[in-house]
Amino acid sequence: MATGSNRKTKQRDALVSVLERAERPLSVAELLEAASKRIEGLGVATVYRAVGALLDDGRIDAVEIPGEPTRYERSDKGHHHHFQCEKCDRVFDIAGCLDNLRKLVPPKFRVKQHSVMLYGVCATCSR
Amino acid sequence: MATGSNRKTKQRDALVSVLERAERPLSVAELLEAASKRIEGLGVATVYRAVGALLDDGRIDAVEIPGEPTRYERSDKGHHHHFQCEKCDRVFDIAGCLDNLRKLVPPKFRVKQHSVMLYGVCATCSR
DNA sequence: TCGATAATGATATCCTATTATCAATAGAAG
DNA sequence: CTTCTATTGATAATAGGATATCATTATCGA
Repeated sequence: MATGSNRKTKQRDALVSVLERAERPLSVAELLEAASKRIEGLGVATVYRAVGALLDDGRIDAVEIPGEPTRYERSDKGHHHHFQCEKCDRVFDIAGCLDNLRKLVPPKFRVKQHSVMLYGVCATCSR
Repeated sequence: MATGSNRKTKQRDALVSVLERAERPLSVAELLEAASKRIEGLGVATVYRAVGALLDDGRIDAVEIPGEPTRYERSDKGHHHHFQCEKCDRVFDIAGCLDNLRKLVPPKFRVKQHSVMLYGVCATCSR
């Protein structure tokens, strides 16, 4: 809500940069770890604050998975879905989507959005 | 783990009955409310215990949705997915499934299971 | 009908992601 | 360089679902 200013800080820059470059959705813990390599002593609260602001600005989207901490990813990727590896717990983007999902729904049900989660073992952990 | 006995109680009977007859996945709160109509003073702990036991026995399955309490449903329904109404929060079964999901995944990724969640407004709330 | 003990219900506790608090720090305007 | 105050970081507090505890109750075999 605060329309206050928006000072440029190294921690925010680092976090934005990590999110921009990320090739998969990252949790707060992952963000903290990644950005900590550049920012000595980065705190969790700062990560949560930055994530909150970026969500408000619509620059990132939340990827929610049952029983898992929320992941975040750039919002400019277009419609897609996700895959979670049961070994390393990482979440990956899956391009494409079956849009014929709608026809599964009974009449009178209005579908506004959907999410598809795939679970299995990722390429790295398959080796 | 306990291989202990398994006494027949009215609360368990009521809960099993509610789950058997349910036409959609029910949360612990919904189970409690439904079964309370028959069992005076039914407690939450009992519902959790019954649900736990039924899960162990494989008689029911958990339906997990991000940010929502887990729902439970009979495990003999066959593969299907779910729809949640944004008005009443209820979850409904959606028959059928797009099995071509697998082909969306990059090579070397092994898909073991998937879940599809549809969100929108149910028939009742559409009126 | 008794007795051993599983099951129940009320409630305290845990868990874990997220938010709030507050003193210390550091952008940035002048 | 100073000053103002947004931002930070450490940590306490919150929230909500699920589990543990324990005295009381009720099931069921003898």
